[in-house]
Amino acid sequence: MSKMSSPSSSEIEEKRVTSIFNEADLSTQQEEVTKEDKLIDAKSEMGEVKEENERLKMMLSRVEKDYNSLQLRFFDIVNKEVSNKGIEDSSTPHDEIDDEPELVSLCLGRSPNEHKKEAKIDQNSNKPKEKEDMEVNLSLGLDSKYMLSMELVSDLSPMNSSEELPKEVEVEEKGTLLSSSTNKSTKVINVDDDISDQMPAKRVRVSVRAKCDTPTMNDGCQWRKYGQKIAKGNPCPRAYYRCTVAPACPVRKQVQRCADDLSILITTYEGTHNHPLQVTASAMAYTTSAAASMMLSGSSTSSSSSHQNIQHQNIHHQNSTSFGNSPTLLNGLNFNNNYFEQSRTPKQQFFIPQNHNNLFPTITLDLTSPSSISSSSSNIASIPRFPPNNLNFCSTQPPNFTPTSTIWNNNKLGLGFINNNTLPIEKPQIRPFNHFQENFYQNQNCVTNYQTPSRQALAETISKAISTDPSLHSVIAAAVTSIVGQGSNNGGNQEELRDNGLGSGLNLKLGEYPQMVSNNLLNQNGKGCLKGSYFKRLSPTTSSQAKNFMLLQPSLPNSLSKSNTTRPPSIVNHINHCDPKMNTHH
DNA sequence: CGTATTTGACCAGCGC
DNA sequence: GCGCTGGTCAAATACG
Repeated sequence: MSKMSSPSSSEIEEKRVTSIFNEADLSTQQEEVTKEDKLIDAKSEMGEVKEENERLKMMLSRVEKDYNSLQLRFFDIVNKEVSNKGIEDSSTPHDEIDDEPELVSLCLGRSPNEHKKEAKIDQNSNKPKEKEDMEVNLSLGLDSKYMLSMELVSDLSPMNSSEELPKEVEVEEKGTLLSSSTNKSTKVINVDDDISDQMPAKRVRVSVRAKCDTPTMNDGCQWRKYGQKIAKGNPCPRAYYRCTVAPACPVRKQVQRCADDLSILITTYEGTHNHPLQVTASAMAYTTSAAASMMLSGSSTSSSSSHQNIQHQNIHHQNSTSFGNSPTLLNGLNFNNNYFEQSRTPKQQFFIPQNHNNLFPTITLDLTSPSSISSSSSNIASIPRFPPNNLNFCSTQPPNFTPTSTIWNNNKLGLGFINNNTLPIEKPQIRPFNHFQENFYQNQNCVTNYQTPSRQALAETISKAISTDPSLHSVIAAAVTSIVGQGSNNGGNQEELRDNGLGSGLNLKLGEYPQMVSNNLLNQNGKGCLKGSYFKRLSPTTSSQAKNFMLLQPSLPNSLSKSNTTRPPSIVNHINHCDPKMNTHH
């Protein structure tokens, strides 16, 4: 009995052990449970984090979109100031437009007189102009079906209301309703009609000064040379080009070396493209338009006064060779800051023509001056360090490159581009990233003797510029936007492009760009970088641009282009200034 | 052979 | 009216 009542120590020990084991089991079970709980918690936490991540992403995209909209509003405000002045000057511009056939005018960029002259000529001819216009309109309309919807602009820019929007809407309608060519919506607002009606004397030229070792700047358009002359005051001949993207495009440009600095190429643009622009051309269009807008905004009533208004400002003598008569603006990329700070900035950098033979007011954007780096608006400063070909920075504007649309749309100048040009004519040219790479290669290849900023520096500069300067020069903004938008569009489809918006450009993916090609194709054959690496991959029209790109060489004095194809352009240009043959013209 | 460039001629605007 | 200048035309030429 005692045995029964008193368990042996071993039993006790056993029980103890079992109890301990049980406890251990319990504890392990509990541990497992807690682990599972933790796992579940962790999973749920991860899920939450993921959700938060998504939310943050959404927020980020929202912020980006807000940024875009703000930017667009900024553009609109600037633009509206300009256009309002234009409207004040004009009496009833739209009435006259309404009198025109409900078609696209072929006379973009020309004066009203020219326009009427043409009309008379057409009346005499058998072919009614209306019919011609209809054809052009049709073609433009077809092009426009690839154009960016302007809704984005109007949505993002509430300030852009009644007076401004109709054009955009009409342009958009043009694309959609074109099939019924008799529809009134086929009447595309003729920007230049507006221009010429309102300010026939205000056809503005924009001259771009840039260090460029190539014969012409690659501005993305296709040009055909139609003349060359020795202009007074500059031994270097001036070459005349006309845009050949569209047969009737009135846009002209003049290209001339600066006599003071032969490495500087002065390109003067005049007229309005009557066709959609390729993405590669939009930035220059935007740049020149902004410059011209600025200039006209400085002139309230008349062309002559436009010069006077600026004339009181601090003027540097500089333009002796800038097409002789051009008012010139040094540190040109600062011009917008000057524009916005005219009243308080002590030192202005506008430049006025020395003589007034020039029929058209001209504004010069100087992309050559490094001094702008130290200027108060130094956010823009890095640009001049770019190879001049970087004027092609537009190369890959996203389809929603709305600033162009907005500003061009309101452009009342005789210079600029029709607003429905934010997408390339040819769909294949919507190549978000690779295209950019190509352009980047091109830019790097074509100009080798320029200090090229590191990618990071480039990214930093651009980001800083955008983020720190609210009054950032619209031109640079557009340019940066175009680059940046492209970067963010890497691999994205069309929908993403639109959804991302402009500001997504801040996701500057410069770091993803492949290493810049160090071997300079130009050095190999003088043409390689263009025809080999870049233009060959573009449309046929663009490849012909490549030829233009190279063939200004004969227009330089002492042209050795044909015998110098193996020589680096930098060398060629600096020894090509004494050919008597080239000076025989005139 | 088609296209682009070259270049002399021509025209228009302006100043004297 | 004349000359100068900027701008354009168009035949000749070059090029691919």
